[in-house]
Amino acid sequence: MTQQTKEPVSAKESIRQTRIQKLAELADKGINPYPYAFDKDADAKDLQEKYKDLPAGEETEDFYSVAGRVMAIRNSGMFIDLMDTTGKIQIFSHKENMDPEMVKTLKLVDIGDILGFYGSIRRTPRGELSIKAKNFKMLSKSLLPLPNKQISEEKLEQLKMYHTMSDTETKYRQRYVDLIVNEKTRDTFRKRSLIIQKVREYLTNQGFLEVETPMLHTQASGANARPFITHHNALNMDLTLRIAPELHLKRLMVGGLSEKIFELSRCFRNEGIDTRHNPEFTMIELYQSYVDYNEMMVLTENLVAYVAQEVLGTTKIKYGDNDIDLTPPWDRKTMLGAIKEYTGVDFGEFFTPKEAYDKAKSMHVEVDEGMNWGQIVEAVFEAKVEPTLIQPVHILDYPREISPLAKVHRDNDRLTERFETRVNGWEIANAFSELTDPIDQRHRFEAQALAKANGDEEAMSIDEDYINALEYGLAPTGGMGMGIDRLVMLLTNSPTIRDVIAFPTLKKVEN
RNA sequence: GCGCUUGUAGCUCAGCAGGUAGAGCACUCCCCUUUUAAGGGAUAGGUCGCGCGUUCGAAUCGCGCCAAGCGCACCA
Repeated sequence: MTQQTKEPVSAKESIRQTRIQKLAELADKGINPYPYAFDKDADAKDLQEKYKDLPAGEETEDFYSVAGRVMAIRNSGMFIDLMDTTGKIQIFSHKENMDPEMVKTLKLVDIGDILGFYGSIRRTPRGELSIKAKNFKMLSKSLLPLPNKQISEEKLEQLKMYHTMSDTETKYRQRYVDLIVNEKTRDTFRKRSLIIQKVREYLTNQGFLEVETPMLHTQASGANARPFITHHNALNMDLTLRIAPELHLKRLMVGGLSEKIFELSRCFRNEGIDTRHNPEFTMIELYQSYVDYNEMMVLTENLVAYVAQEVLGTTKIKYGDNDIDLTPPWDRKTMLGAIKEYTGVDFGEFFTPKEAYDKAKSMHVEVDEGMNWGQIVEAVFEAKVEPTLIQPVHILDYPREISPLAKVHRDNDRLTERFETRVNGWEIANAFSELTDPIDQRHRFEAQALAKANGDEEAMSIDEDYINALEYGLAPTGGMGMGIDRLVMLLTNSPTIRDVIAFPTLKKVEN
């Protein structure tokens, strides 16, 4: 290769060039660095388990082929740590055990390469289970350097970590590198998958039918949020990405598809981004005929407890500094009761927004003049009560004005039969005795439409077709929605939602 | 959208009363092969996020921009 003089070449690029050179050297040996398949017959974890009693220094005649990524090379290639998706196994590649040509080829191996090894099981005098390599096959040549292991003051624990990469931007933009390098990241996303699997399993076992409804809506509804707007060319019409699947799911309930349905749904809300919010997120919504919100509380608790037990083996979890006990039954407090409990003020005694507003003001809660009674109550709750709610608790009986899809409370027409479940202070579930009365639903929509006309960008508008569906008759129905990302955060002790979404939304970077 | 903080080698970081950059590991080469976060030796690697300004001189000071983190607002 011609040496281009003195243009500054980054270390990264020079490493890349070196490795591209090695591709050529491999080609000279007739080796394809990107072959089609490899016949592996063992995983690192299975071997570690199977030979856990093999004493240090012992050799066997048991041959296996393993494959994985080179994570460390020690002693000039004599010891290689190979990592597959189950774990790690050491390769012992002494030159006496391999043919000379293999030994030469081994010199072309870099950390990061994916290799297949064939050899016998032994445990080194040091006690490390190893594959005593007879030969190996290059399965994919890596051209870029991995983030390197650090020198460390923290000894033993550190020995298990090959590399580190803590730069958050790289973590999220190049998740593939984060995954290669950080066991915690791999663990989190494996748990995420398992959590979703267990949610599905629990509901399916309970007789729920999994359904799919549109993500492209002609009208955003089912929640209070601003939507993303897109355009369909052939139909020449704007569509919104769904902010919630709620109204479509209840249409299916009207149809009587099943007494129990659920959908795991990606939703999109055009709102701010922070440690608990990503513009696209995953929620589950479920509906069950002939039950009310009381049944939904039990279901919520049992579902979460089941998932925790299956995934973590316990319902007592630790999140940050908090010990959280997810064992059912969970606490229940009415919203007005909780406010009274924490502040001594009973907002149920105020019958006009003005009274509620004045009281909230005197309690130093930020409220606006235009707010209705329900909004003020909610603001007071969020300011005075919510931050203290660490253990799981269902907050019951939300004000009617802020719950346009929930049935009026059977004992108090200012309230609805709605609860939100708080864990670690976060809303993780929201559920109602679903509003099934088409006349009332129209009134609620009209109130929302009025708020929207008065500048509330997140208020709902009237969905005529949905009312039409309700007019055919919706059986008494309990419904519940749960934020899957937050559930995953909770069960994986993740401090930010970005740690549980593989590719969180980030700004595009212009080269 | 607002405020605060951060951005130096592949990674983790130091340098910042202004004098054109350092460390460890990684990389390259040599020695060493049942030695294991190996060891010994020698190299190489940087538009100091981007731009403008102040200055004889800017990684360092000022302004603007970009990106990220955290907080606030909005929301799940």
